[in-house]
Amino acid sequence: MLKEERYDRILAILDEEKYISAQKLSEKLFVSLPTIRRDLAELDRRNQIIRSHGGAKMVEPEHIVTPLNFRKTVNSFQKRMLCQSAANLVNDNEIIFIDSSTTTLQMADFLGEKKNITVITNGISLATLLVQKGIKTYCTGGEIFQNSLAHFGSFAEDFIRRFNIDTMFFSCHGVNDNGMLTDPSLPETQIRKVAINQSKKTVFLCDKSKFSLSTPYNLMSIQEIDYIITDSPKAKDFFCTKNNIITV
Amino acid sequence: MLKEERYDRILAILDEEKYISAQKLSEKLFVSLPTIRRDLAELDRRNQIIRSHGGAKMVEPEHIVTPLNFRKTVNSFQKRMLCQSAANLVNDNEIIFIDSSTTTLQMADFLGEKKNITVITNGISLATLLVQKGIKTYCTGGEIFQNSLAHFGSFAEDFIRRFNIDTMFFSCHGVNDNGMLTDPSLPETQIRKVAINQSKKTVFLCDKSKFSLSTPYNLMSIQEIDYIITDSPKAKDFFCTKNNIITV
DNA sequence: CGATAAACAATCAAAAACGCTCAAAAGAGG
DNA sequence: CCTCTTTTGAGCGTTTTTGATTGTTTATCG
Repeated sequence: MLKEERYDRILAILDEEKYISAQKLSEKLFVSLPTIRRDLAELDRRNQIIRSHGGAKMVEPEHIVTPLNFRKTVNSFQKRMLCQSAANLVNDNEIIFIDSSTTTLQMADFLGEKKNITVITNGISLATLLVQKGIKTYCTGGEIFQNSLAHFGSFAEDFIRRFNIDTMFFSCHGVNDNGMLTDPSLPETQIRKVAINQSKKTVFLCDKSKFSLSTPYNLMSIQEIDYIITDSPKAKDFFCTKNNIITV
Repeated sequence: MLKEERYDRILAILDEEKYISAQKLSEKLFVSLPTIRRDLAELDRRNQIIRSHGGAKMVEPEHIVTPLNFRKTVNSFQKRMLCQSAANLVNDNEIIFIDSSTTTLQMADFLGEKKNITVITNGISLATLLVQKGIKTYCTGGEIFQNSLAHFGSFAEDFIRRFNIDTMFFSCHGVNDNGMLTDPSLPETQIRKVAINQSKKTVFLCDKSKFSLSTPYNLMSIQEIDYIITDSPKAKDFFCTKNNIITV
């Protein structure tokens, strides 16, 4: 196995597990502990992970300096389940918006069978995947940001305002204990607000890593969301809400 | 087997596998390791793969999934020369437009060294490449068309009208014997007209396959172009023009 | 605070991969 | 048919990577 490939696999594992010991990594990847330590040291130097005694944890998004292209390569099974469930809420002939995030990316795989749907998105990667499935796709214009390969800012927001959207699918960094959806990025929060305003229904894709996570900017209260799709059965208790909670 | 053919096969394998060791390649292609190493060095020099100890990984972290047949046309060495020459016309701090075509795609590889340039484009693949080189990139919004992975239509045209462009780089399907630039696609012709209107200078990338080719829609006369970059020394006679003709 | 166990950095040797040179083989052109 | 050029493969010394070993540092718990 190539070194870079091993790096990617470590990052992929950390994307799932949040924390992993050097010991476990050594077993999973069939290399010795010193090698794993050297890898972790290098990845830490690149600011892609945070080292700690015994292993490493993933970088929190607000600390990300280097763009994390690797995240796109992660085909998280959890996220895939959320996306499949989300796609079930899409009816033929609808106009939907999907925001740019690693969580929603795999929705492209489940929309190919729908008839005459239109998707609007600010994510370049997602747009490309959708187009290749033969789905009518609009991408908002504007500056492209390197770390997320997506459009934000007033250009993109104006673009979205031109549409009447049936359903808006999105994710965000976390939900804090007051039931507020929060995110470390202001432009991302802004564009989601605009898209939500143009939409009849909102669907929030929320894997369990997002619970009790507070970051600088508030998007909205969880109470205002129409559908919450989650992989944790504890979501109902945590959210204390009567919305439609779909557990996959 | 021809060398270029081996290059193509290596790229095709990397499209599938993402990582490959020199050892494995040597077995798959029935050539010796030194040969594979030379191939990988050359492909790395062309920015088509990223070398690493033991082998190579694909250059794009896989999100923009270029269809396989796409690569073949993209990798043309002639086009690469045109693009390199075109990039020489770009100065620091400029705002340039590059239209979406297989001919202009490789300009991304030659713009990384420029300081503080801004690129506007309607091509998704090109935009992605540019962003990954750290270049400030704006992509026009709008519907995305499957066969070209690019934006056309009034959304995109309006977007372009917001900019004052220093130089516009483009290609088109052919030049007929009356000296008219022609193209089989009306939307593409339209968007080029708009971009040309917003630009101080125009640069036409014209490989020799485009001579004496007439298709339905007229873009403009060759006389109105500021720079013509071509790979055929016969261009001067053919065009009968006094523009700046740059032969590579 | 001190003992203990785990994790660590540093060093070193073996293995793998590398670049380089050179000669043989294949191709192009007269 | 011969010469010149390009491409390929083999040999060899060098560099990189890896895993074992060592002694040191760090965390934990009584």
